[in-house]
Amino acid sequence: MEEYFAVIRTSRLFRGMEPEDIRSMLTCLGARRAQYDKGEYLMRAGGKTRAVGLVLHGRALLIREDFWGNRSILSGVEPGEMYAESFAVSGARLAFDVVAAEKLAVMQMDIERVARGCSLACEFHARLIMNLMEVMAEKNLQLTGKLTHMARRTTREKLLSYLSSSSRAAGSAAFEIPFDRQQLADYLSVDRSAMSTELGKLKAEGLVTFEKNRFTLMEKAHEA
Amino acid sequence: MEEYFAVIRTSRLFRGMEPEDIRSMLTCLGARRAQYDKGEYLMRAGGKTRAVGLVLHGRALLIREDFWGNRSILSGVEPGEMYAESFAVSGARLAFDVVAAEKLAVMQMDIERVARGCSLACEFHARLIMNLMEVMAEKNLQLTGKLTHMARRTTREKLLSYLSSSSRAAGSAAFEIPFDRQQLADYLSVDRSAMSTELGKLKAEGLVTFEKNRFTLMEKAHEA
DNA sequence: AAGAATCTGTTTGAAAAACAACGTGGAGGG
DNA sequence: CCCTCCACGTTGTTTTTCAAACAGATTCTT
Repeated sequence: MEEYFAVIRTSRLFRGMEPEDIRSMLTCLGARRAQYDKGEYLMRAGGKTRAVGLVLHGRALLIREDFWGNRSILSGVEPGEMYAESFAVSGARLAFDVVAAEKLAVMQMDIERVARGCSLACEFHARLIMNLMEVMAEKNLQLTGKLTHMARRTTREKLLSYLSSSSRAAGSAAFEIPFDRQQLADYLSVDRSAMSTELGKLKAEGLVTFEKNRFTLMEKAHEA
Repeated sequence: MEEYFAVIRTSRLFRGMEPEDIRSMLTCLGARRAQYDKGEYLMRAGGKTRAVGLVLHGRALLIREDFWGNRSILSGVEPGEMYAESFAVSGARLAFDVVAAEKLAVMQMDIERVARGCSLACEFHARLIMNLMEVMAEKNLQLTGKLTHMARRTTREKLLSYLSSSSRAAGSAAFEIPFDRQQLADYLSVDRSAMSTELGKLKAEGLVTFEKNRFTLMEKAHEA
């Protein structure tokens, strides 16, 4: 494990913990290492797991296959990121396969030991638990946010929802977004050109001004 | 608090704990009760909170207002359900207002004390933490599932995604869905009549058969 | 600085979805 | 048994999205 300690130390899960504390935690958690070759399956959809995984090296893919066999890649898991934690915690059946995209090293921890605290009642455990909950909470907020935009029917409404919420997050009517046009279109799940057209209309109507990634929402003065 | 103990006891957060254990936990958590009249605000969008709330009686609404003042109700919180837990855990600014829909009684617990364990290191704390994580994990899975359907561009694809995943969840090509047509349309955020038409096409193409809420996915035999 | 690649905004015809209005049949109540 | 209500499907119209292509602007490379 020592080989990838740098990854572990900088991971979201162990954030705020000292190296020596992390080392003692690892044994306390019964963390074990596993390796996979490209294309090997770590987990199968439909199965259950009690293990929280952390990618140490390489990249894992989350792949879903529908009833008719159409495959789609849900996301990639990079070093330092966790996978399958929601399934481990809830005990639900996996909704996707986890596959090694390349030579892969992971660390697995039993969710029971993460959540229950070790017999030593080590004080770092509370920190670890809080970290895990934070990760889940943040993912939750991200998903919720995205969902509120995507629930809108038209591209225009999705845009307004997204921009409005970005403005709120920035605490200002003027703000920058972390996407270029194509990425924004992908994020909102709309067509780029249609979105571009819609942005043009919004600008013409005086609801928004923008320049590259910098947007400013305008108070609707009064109707024409 | 005793007045609403039945609600607390059957809530998801305290699931699997004995009444006497719950009682000792409550003091251990520094749980406090609050009451609100209809229309009163419990929390404001943009603020922060370290408190996890649990509705004891009445109903709370999560309300979002966009930059131009358009209001929308995100959801209602019923007795026994938690609210704002993701914000309390992550420390992020609230993305919505929480308002009493009617006369409301809630219980608030400090997230630190929930996650950190009390000085007594009571053994039920691990259970509580696991329960809280389970709730978040399940919500996470729900959101992820819904998002994968909604990310599809067309009504047809949304339907296929939803049905496929329902089939997997049921472990069978035949299954029932918990929605009527209007509810399904709302869930997938599409027009009901258009969805109905699309269902008709899918049936005509032999991909799906259905009768009311009972659906069966069909192996695509061979192309015509 | 020239050239290549990328990003962005436009346009267009074709496809799809949304919308609105209506018809049907079944469930439940009087 | 009749009536009403509601879920569901159908149809025709309007609106939006999609896909492809193109040009101007910007950035990166050589």
